[in-house]
Amino acid sequence: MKYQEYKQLDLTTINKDIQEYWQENKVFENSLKLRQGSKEFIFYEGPPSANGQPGIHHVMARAIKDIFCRYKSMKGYHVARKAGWDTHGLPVELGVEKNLGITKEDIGKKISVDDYNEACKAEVMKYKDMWDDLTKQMGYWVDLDNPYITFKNEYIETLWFLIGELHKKGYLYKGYTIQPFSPAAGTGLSSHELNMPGCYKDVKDTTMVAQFKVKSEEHKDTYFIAWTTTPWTLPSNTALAVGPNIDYVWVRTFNPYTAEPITVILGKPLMNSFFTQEAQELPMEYSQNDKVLPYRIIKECKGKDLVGMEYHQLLPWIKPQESAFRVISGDFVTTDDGTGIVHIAPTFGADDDKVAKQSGIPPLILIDKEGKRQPMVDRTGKFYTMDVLDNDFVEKYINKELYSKFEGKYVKNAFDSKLTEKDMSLDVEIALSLKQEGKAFKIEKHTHNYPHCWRTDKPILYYPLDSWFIRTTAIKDRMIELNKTINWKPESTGTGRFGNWLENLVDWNLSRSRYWGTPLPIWRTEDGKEEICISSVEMLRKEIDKSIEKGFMKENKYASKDYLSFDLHRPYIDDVVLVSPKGEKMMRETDLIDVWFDSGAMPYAQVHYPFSCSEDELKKTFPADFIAEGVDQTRGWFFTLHAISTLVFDSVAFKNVVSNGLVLDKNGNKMSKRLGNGVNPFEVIDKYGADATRWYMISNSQPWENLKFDIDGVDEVRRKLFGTLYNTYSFFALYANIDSFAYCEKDIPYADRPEIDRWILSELNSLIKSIDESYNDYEPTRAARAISSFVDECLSNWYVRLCRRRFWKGEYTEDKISAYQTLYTCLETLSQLMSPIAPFFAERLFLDLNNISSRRKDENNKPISSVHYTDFPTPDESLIDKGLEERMFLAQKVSSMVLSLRKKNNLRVRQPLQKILIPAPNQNFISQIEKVEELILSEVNVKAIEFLSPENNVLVKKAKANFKTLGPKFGSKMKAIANSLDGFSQERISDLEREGKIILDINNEEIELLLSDVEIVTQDIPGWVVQNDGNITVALDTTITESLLKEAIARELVNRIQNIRKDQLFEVTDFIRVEIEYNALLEEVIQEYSEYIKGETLTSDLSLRRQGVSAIIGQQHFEPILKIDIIEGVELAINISKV
RNA sequence: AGUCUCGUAGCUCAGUUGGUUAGAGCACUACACUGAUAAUGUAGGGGUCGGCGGUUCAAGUCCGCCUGAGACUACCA
Repeated sequence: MKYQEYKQLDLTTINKDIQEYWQENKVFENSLKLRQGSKEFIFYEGPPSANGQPGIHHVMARAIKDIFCRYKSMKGYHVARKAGWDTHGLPVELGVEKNLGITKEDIGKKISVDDYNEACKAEVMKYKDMWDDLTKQMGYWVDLDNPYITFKNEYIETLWFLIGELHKKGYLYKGYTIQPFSPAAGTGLSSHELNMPGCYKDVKDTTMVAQFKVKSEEHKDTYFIAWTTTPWTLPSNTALAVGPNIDYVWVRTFNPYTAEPITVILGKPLMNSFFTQEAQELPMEYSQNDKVLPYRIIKECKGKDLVGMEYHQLLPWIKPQESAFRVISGDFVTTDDGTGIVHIAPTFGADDDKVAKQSGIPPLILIDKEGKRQPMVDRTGKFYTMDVLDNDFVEKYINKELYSKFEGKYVKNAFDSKLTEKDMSLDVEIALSLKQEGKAFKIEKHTHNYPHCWRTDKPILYYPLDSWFIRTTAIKDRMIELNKTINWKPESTGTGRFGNWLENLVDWNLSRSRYWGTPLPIWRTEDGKEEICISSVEMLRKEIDKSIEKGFMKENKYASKDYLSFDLHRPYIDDVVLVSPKGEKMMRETDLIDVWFDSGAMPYAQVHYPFSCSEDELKKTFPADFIAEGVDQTRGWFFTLHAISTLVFDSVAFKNVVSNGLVLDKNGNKMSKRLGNGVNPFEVIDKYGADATRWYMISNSQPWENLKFDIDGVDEVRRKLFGTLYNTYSFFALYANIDSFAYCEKDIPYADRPEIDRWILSELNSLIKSIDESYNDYEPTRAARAISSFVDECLSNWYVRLCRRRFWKGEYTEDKISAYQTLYTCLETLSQLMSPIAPFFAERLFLDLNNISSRRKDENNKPISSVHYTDFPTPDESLIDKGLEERMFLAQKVSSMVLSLRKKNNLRVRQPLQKILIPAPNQNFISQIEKVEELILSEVNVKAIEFLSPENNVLVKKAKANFKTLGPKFGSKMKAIANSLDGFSQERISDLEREGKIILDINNEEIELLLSDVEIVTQDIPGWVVQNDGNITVALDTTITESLLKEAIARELVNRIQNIRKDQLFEVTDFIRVEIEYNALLEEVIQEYSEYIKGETLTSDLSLRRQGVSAIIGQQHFEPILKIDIIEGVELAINISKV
């Protein structure tokens, strides 16, 4: 059996092969079985919605999840990973509406709710296969066979149980509030939906300052002026608010559009927005085309003086049923913009509603045919038409002539399928009509930030709705307290973003007026005085039986205990009529519950608690040790998990959470369908493999930073890390196969291994330690970077490079076995360390090694068949030798300095040189270097190292201030001291070195410096070429003696022969015959170095010949075939053939 | 609009409690090395550490202000 040798690195093939291997051998399933009965590491999968295609950012989030689950599994935990699907909610419904070409209004009319919900159920799993594919291809291990699915009856039942608990605790209430409402989607939005990224957008709207005429005999043409960005709410105005302590002015001026003389009342600080200082001086004359409005201030007062004043209704379309149109006091009124007077439409603003209620001002309300109170705008975003209103109401309160022009108009063009942005909006229409009537003081376009529906992208309205709320504010303090025990990655998301959110918590609006979702299990009597909350199917069954007894219902569709025999969704559940304790009919509240409740309840619903799972059993899977999702879930899943667990169980739902940042395109722009800059995860994985993709995403920047996804970066990772590691393995495999090394020998005792082996093992164990810590701290980036630099700098570019000849030279000695064992250990350990991040490549590497060596065996004494079954490596502290690591670092540094000197002096490395000089500050330095002397010498091709003691007066030294020790001591004198040291003579430096201290004269003050306050470095060694780096100095002897030249030629010759061997595609084990044209210089070289040359090049027969003559050895005629340059000016002919 | 985070080489990122030549990789150029060869080494160019001011003997690092980006918060009309 031989180690597999590959032609080239092909991560895609590895990806596919390993994926098949895992599937065939049920590796994931077995990895779980292996840990059965061990401590649990509890992980929750945040359910994705499969009605959209997965993107590259999903690879990011899932890689993070996978990394820590695999790691914990290797650390001995049993890590159950149940997949889940989020199936309810608006995205699904909107998708179906689009497919069927219907709107919300058509549901129940053109299509039955039953059929509609069936369509939703089908739609929701539309891309499930694609998701499953991605999951497998990217190597995300999660149990796809038994996922939790939020639309299942069992799942819904747990939700009902939780709602029941909330109901019992009094956390559930019904309230009328002004809420964000999306007419386009036909539903109210929760605050976290409103806070989805990108919801607030800058839009340009027509805004106006309207004039509200004061009701007074005394002030006839006097108006309050108020600014609004939503002129469509003006017909619903019932009050004006002023700041009680703000100064107001009465200004005599003109209406800019009609030139009528008027008096306007506005906040004094806002004068400048409407009037220029100079206009006060102008004569009081104005005609329509004048640019400047003349004015005079005629009166000043405080806001509280205005409170209580009445005004005429601005747009008298509809009369309010109670008295309105008064000035009221509002603390929220500011003078930042507008007029200091705020238009109040209680039906369309939360603040408006609040302040109006406080002051006893009624909202502007219509009565519909069913007798229900409604705002002026219906749920589709248009003014109610009179035909759907109560006849009496229309007769009594509506000015039909005025209103008929506006009834049925949409308040935003976006809601009307027949209009575009270019058409005149209702805002403009109202503004123009007020302008004509002389009731507009200023009309202008204004850009402001306005919220939009996260699904339909259309503007939302603030709208009065009846809704069910969870009183999350009641447990706000507890949620804050519990949050402090959660380990957030990064910390700032927990304390900042999530913490601030909790500080400003409002009650959770649970209601959604849609069809496809979990029904709210509350039944009420018509007057709302009696209600029941159903908290299980069993309870529902019994209540229905009661209802049948009473005669309200005919049959019980929920009688069977088979969960597949009924459906808890609408419309079936709406048919259930229950009976109240007083014997009255109770109908279900038609709302659905927020889908975020679905996912937030997954810790309990995934195990069907408490119906299929006891509280003790629940504790085995709750709370989670670890969850991970995008930072955009802070207000979503992270919040709902936390809220429900606090509300119902007074516990955290998760202990550690990693929230990753956004994945942007390489220019830092958000990926979007519109820009077409999205990255297809399948294409990336197909081209570069999942490992390189995952590694790039994890190592490039911390997961919680935004990632600028650049495909070139993936390729760089492929070359740099995987390419290097693959090369290292290939090198190992090549020679291990030649020597039949299968790790059968006993481990060479550590003490008997050469310095370099002990060094890489020390580095390796240091690495294990730091990687273990990084994974344990949820710092995958740190782990990835450390592995990467070990592979590149330690293993490949130092260990293997220096050890190459140990693998191919000579007999199968202990040294060679030590080399194989050491390199094998490094490779195998690396496969384990990297397996959480690069599971495919790590598996390939591990199997390629272990299948041959059988080093790791299971309890049946068979080779372990997956790296993911192994235990995470534990560092052997006894192998970590910091002194050794330090001196190897010195060796690398010195070598690099010598190579640099060679380069500068044009001395190729093949030219051997006599010696290098290193000034040594102390004995310890000398002994450190001496231990790695051989390595340095062979690396830089020099014969000897000599040390210079500090006393040696050949050295030219330089003194430098040690700012760190001197700074605190001498403070402001630092500069003078540093200057003084800069100019130190060689004698003074020697004095300081000898005495250990020296007195300086700084501005006639004596200052004593210790040796430790000064850094002394060698600057130069006269007569030598010298290189400085920090406190290390190296000098190189550049003389080339005749014997050094001969040796160089021998090496050059070896090099040429090797090149020819390679050109001719000889095997590295082939023996050859070499014939060279006679040359006087070469004759001496060959005499001296014949054995060396033959040994290096596997030459069995080396001969020097004169052309046409059988010269030294052999009888054959010499016909030169190849000509080569040896050194400058020396060309010779050579023949090489296989023996 | 407010709050928070961030701004270091052409690109992606490091940079400890403030301490005096600000680093790495990629990319580019040149030259080497090579029994790992689609690998490797050495050298070079490229930085007013976003800007201004302050604290300090000393600021990429601490503090203010400004500016740009991002996230979050928010129906202030």
